[in-house]
Amino acid sequence: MERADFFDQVYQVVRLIPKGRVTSYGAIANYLGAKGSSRMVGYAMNDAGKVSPQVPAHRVVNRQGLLTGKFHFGGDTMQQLLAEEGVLVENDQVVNFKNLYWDPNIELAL
DNA sequence: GTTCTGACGGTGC
DNA sequence: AGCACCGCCAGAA
Repeated sequence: MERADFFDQVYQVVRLIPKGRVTSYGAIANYLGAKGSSRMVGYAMNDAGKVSPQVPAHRVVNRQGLLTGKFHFGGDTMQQLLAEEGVLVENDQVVNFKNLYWDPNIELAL
C-alpha cells in the first residue's frame, strides 16, 4: 500500500494547482473522497511549511476565497505570493475568485 | 485513554 | 441576507 496518507494526498493535489490559480479546502477534500472533512485539508496545510517541497498553500483558500490561513504564513506572505502569481488579493480575499477557481475534480477529471 | 481543538463547509433559523 | 450550530477526521495535550 502506498502510504498515501490523507495529508500527503492533500500536498499532492495542492502542488498540482497551476500558477495563478486557487482552490478551496472543500474541493480538495472532495477530490480525496473526504467530502466534508475540509478541516483536515486545512489542518494538513499546517505541515505544508515543513514538508518537502513546500506546498503552495497560499493557493488554497476557503470557499469564500478568503485567505483564512494567511496568518499562518506569517503576515502578508500569502497575499504577496499570490500577487506574484497574478492573483490579486484585496481585503484578504481573492479577486475574481470564481474566475481563478481551480477544481481538482474538474481539472484532474477523475 | 479521553478530550479538545482546528488554515472549513453546509444547513438551519 | 446574515448569524449560529453541527458535522468530518486526525493530531496533540
